[in-house]
Amino acid sequence: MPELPEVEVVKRSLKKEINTLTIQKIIINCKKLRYLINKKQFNNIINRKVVNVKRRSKYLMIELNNKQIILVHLGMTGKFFVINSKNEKKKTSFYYNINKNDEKHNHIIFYFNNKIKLIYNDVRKFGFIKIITKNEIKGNNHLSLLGPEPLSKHLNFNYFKKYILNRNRYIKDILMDQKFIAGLGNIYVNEILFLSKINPNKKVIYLKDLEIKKIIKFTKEILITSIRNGGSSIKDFKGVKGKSGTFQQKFNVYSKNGKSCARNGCKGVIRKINISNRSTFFCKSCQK
DNA sequence: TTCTTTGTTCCGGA
DNA sequence: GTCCGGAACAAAGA
Repeated sequence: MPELPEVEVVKRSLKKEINTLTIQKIIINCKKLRYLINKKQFNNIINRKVVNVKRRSKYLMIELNNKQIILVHLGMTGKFFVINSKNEKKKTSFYYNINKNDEKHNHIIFYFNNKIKLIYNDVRKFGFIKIITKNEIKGNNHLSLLGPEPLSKHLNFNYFKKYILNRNRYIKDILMDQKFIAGLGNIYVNEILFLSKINPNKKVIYLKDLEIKKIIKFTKEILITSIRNGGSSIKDFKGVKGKSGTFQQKFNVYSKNGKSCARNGCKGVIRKINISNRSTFFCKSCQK
């Protein structure tokens, strides 16, 4: 699933492929993704030029030269393909492959100058694409309530400690709360708590200072590592035509229920439980 | 047919 | 008013 690192990789990829290009035509193949599609909005961005591509949390922001922004959330299965001028299909991140059945789920196609095409593909249709203006960012309910970026200096010990003060929530639940930290999803939160040796079912009031520091450290580490892995695998996309990549994300606990714990010297078994209606994987032996 | 997956939103109860 | 936890929702594949 696209979480922060995957979205960051898509951002870098898009920036490389479509920055400075002008939108010439947009084909829309479906009525709705997460929300009903407003075709009028899309007509308004014809002949506009891409001036930057940014990321905030798990949102992509493709900035255009008239202060309009294509705001994208990939949901569960959203992905972008780029068709280059040689008609070669390239993916924009490592977390998915190019498949034969893609055609069926190509929902929106942007045609740029230089014969470049950008395809938005989404099997589950939980993602969305909206056109907003720069002025609307502050009032946008997707963006305005987000907490700090985990890789920024704003995620630090003092912020963490202050936020959890007088709160009575599970650490797993609060880490996934986008108002607390923006961009962490189920997979990475499971991994962060494993690396930090903390039981996801622990209430935040019982966290020791050292444990808070560990969570922050491993959050930043795993995100940076994942971005780097994704970034390096992008090289493999060059010249690839309809061929799937080989990158496989390595998880310690996510979806490993029943498997033995990956930690050196630990003889525990990974268990699956439910916290806040999300599958939660952890080792009872080493996550206290 | 039912279950699973996700981020987000909403609602009841405390 | 605020916080917390649970449920609902979207679509489609197994």
